[in-house]
Amino acid sequence: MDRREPTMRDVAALAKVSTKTVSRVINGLPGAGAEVADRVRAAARTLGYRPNLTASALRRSDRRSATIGVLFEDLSNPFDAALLRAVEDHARRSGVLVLAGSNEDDRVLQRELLVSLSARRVDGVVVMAAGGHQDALQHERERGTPMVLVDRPPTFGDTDCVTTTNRESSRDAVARLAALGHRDIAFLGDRRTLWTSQERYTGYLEGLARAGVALRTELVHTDLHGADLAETATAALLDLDRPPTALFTAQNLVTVGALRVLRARDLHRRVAVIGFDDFPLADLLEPAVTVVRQDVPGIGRKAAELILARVDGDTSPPVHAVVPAALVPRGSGEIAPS
Amino acid sequence: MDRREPTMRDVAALAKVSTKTVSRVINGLPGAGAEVADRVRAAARTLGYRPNLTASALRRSDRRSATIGVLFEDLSNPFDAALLRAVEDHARRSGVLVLAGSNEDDRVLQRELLVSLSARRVDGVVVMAAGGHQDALQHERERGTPMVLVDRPPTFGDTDCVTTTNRESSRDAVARLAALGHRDIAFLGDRRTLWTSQERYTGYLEGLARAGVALRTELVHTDLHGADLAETATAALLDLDRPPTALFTAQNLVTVGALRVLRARDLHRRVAVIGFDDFPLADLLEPAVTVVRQDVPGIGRKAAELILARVDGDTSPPVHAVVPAALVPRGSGEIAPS
DNA sequence: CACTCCTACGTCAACGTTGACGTAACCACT
DNA sequence: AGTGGTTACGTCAACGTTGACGTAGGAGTG
Repeated sequence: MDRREPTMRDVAALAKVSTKTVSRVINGLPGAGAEVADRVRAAARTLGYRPNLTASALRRSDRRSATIGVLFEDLSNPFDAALLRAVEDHARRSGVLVLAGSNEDDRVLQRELLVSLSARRVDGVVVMAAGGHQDALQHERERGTPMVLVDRPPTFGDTDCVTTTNRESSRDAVARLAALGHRDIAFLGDRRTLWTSQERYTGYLEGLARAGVALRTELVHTDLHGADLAETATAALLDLDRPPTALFTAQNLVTVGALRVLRARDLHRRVAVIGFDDFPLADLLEPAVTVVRQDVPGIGRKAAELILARVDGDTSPPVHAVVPAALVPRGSGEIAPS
Repeated sequence: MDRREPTMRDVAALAKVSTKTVSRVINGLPGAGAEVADRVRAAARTLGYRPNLTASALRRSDRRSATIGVLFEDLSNPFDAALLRAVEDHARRSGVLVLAGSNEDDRVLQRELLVSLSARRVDGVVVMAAGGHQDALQHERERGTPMVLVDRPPTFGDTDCVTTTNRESSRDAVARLAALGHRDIAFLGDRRTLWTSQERYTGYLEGLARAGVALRTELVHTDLHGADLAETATAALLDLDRPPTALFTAQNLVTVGALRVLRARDLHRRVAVIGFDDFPLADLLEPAVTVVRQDVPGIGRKAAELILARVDGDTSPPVHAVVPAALVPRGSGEIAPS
């Protein structure tokens, strides 16, 4: 039942060698004869020996745990989940496992999780920074922990990050709506503390400006955290005397909330919608939803590459990688103003 | 830059006490005077000391790493992601972190990940077993590793598991379709090696039998792994001389594939569909999709409770918890045969 | 044949922490 | 004053592993 795990000492005793020799065989280091090595392997097999990576990491000079931390906002969000999966895939190929946590965009929780990860001596962390001050992140970074930020850049220096073309893609999406003749294009955005929200809003402004469309501030709603708030905001927009003929929804849950209201009012075929972030089934809705799609696997891969390289000792200057997003026209963004 | 992490010894030296006293203060154990404790805490703070949990786990008698492993099929699948999040939430409350991995329903990969987790001395694992033989899982379990299976039960004994009412809910869903007058109800299922698929198929048979509807074997398609295969199967079904008037799609991706084809053929308002597993936006489609919804947070919570209890030494008999699923009528399942 | 070099091992201590146990100082009773 | 108990520390070794270094024996060299 609760017998002790076999250790190197047990293997060594059975194979009648020293623990050091077992260590050599297990790690494939030279200095062990073929016959002895076979004996050691056989002994390890019969005992069901498994090396203890934590003890090993404690003693080794490089002190690697072959574990990285991933700290995202909400692992149940499809975007975060896909990103985690991408990071995990690449890490695994290097024998690195992933300790995952959700910070719920809460800085206190983020700090606690960071401490927990650090106590487990992860080799590095990939973080989707919670909004607001990033002092805990900065502090951790300054302690020397390899770190890569994803989705949002750091507010401090000397740290890699991977983001997408928030501003440019938003600008293009809005310009596209304007090119169809829309002059009343609403912006619905997530919390303003989020860098992505700010960027997408800036892109919206640029898109309007480029098309020579005047900004109507009453068509701008921000701080819509979650689909419910987005619904309220959309309803308010539609109740205006001069309601928008197109919506640019700058986050996936916001898009969903807006669609729900449009549908409830039977306006989903008349009001154009382009959403930032793709979501499953966007293609099955009527009309199918035009979105700006981020290259999530690409972002995850880049983030994994960066963190693994840093853990491996890469000390080149910090990188801000930008993985391009693409507009996916499906119908809702191609509705002309009535 | 890459200065050494401060250790207890450093703190002890600064506070002019022994490391043991530092240990006592850090762990809140009695036997340290108030003044000394303050000195130690101050020293720890100035040095930025962080306890090394892996060294601690190595020495402690209980040898806990306060880390559990989660091994699901695909962390980018919304179902798996939601489950991970639920487990993570509950684990965190006990100070336990989650090492996550995707086994891709591949037994070799599953075994490798299991070894990786075990090498990191996780206290227990929550596993969504890959199809086929579970010998690696069984082996790990027999070594004494606390284990909870989710979604699918073990094929071996003495192991907790958490599943949902696959059979009963499928039976009820099919019976519901039959009650509407459907006599040609198709079954589209995932890989037959999966226990859930088998259970749902059995439920389908029971539902038909209960309603006195004869089984038409040509309406049964299984081994549909992924939306693409589901599309092909759905197309084949609709091409039959006597096509089904209702579909029971036994997995979320299968549901999506079927919907795609129905929509392409403009049959989505005429052919009834009930899907097993809810998915985001099911309510926004036209018609909205009737589904059997699993209580994912409930399953995750139960699994977390079980594994944490086992890790804590609970040796009561193994539990097979069944978290009920609920039918969510939204429209597509309420279409009567034409 | 003495010398060096190499290979295949072994010995020992240390990684950062804590359990077991020791001890000095102090208090409260006889 | 002697006894017993408690409190607040310290000392030492060990958890499982590996780096540094030591050594015995054989092969190769001049």
